[in-house]
Amino acid sequence: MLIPMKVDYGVRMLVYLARRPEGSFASTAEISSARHVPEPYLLHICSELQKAGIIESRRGPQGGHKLAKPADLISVTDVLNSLDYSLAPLDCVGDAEECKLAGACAQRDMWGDVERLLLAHLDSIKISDLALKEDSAGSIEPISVNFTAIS
Amino acid sequence: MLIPMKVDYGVRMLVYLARRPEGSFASTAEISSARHVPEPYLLHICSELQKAGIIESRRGPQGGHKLAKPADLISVTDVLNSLDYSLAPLDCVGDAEECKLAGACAQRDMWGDVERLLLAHLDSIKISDLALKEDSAGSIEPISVNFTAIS
DNA sequence: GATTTGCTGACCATCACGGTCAGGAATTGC
DNA sequence: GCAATTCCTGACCGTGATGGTCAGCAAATC
Repeated sequence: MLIPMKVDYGVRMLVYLARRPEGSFASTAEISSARHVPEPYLLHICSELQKAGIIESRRGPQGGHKLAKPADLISVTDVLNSLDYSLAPLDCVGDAEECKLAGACAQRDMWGDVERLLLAHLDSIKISDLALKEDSAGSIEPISVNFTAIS
Repeated sequence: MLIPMKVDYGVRMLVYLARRPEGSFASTAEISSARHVPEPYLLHICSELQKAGIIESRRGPQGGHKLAKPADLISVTDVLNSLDYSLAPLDCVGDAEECKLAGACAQRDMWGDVERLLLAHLDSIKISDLALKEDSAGSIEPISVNFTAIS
């Protein structure tokens, strides 16, 4: 698996937040049931996204989470960086010491390029793009659907 | 880690074969010590690459492995496909049934695009390119170096 | 002060990955 | 035919990341 679930979950949540009335807080319970993310796990994700300054959280009644900045300023790469610390395709790409072949290895650059390519591409995709896509896809409104049959 | 070691090892080996006198067979022992790939592991990799028609193997004395086709006809994607079966970034990308959100999920396409982008990029890189790069990099000849200090 | 909600850290099971090993099957040379 | 060499195959294994849970605490609201 190339992309950790955590990242997918994170994106899912952010898209959900982006489509909600601006400024309103959504509880983890709500997000979790709407986007099929296990709630206790979502909690951790929220915590990390909040530390990264991507979402803003508030405790207590009527608390929850909301985007900390406009959805078009949050890229998928941002999410990736906040949730997945080791994108480096191979150990030796991140850590030069790790490379036994020193200069004699042709593919180090290649894997590095791959990484950059990926990040650049994902950086061009903003949460707002995804939210818009879901809106216009005439997508089913996932809220208030009966979930008991699932999972 | 984005790219499994297995794939890196595979590429390493193929580049090594590409730089050897054409048509000659190299034993796993030789490749393994030259490119720092654990020999028993390399054995498996060879087996898979051979099944995929990328290398040709022969048993017995003077046996070993060689490229089954010109190095400029072998792309990194070929190696990837032969060695790594699950490149799909997420389960739901490969297996539609897996996706609980059905049409309501904006990022399925995105992850699919990522996959295609990656494969397309790696498909443009041929083993011959890497071999050439190593040649011209004035790279240290890794053969006959004292390896006892390593590992 | 009770309720709601998020925060944190500990914990856990599973699985892919990187790696090893041993026995068998070809091939070659004598 | 025999021995040596080398690949082939399948079984096995330890470790670590991943996906996920849980419980107890902290804040905010009413």
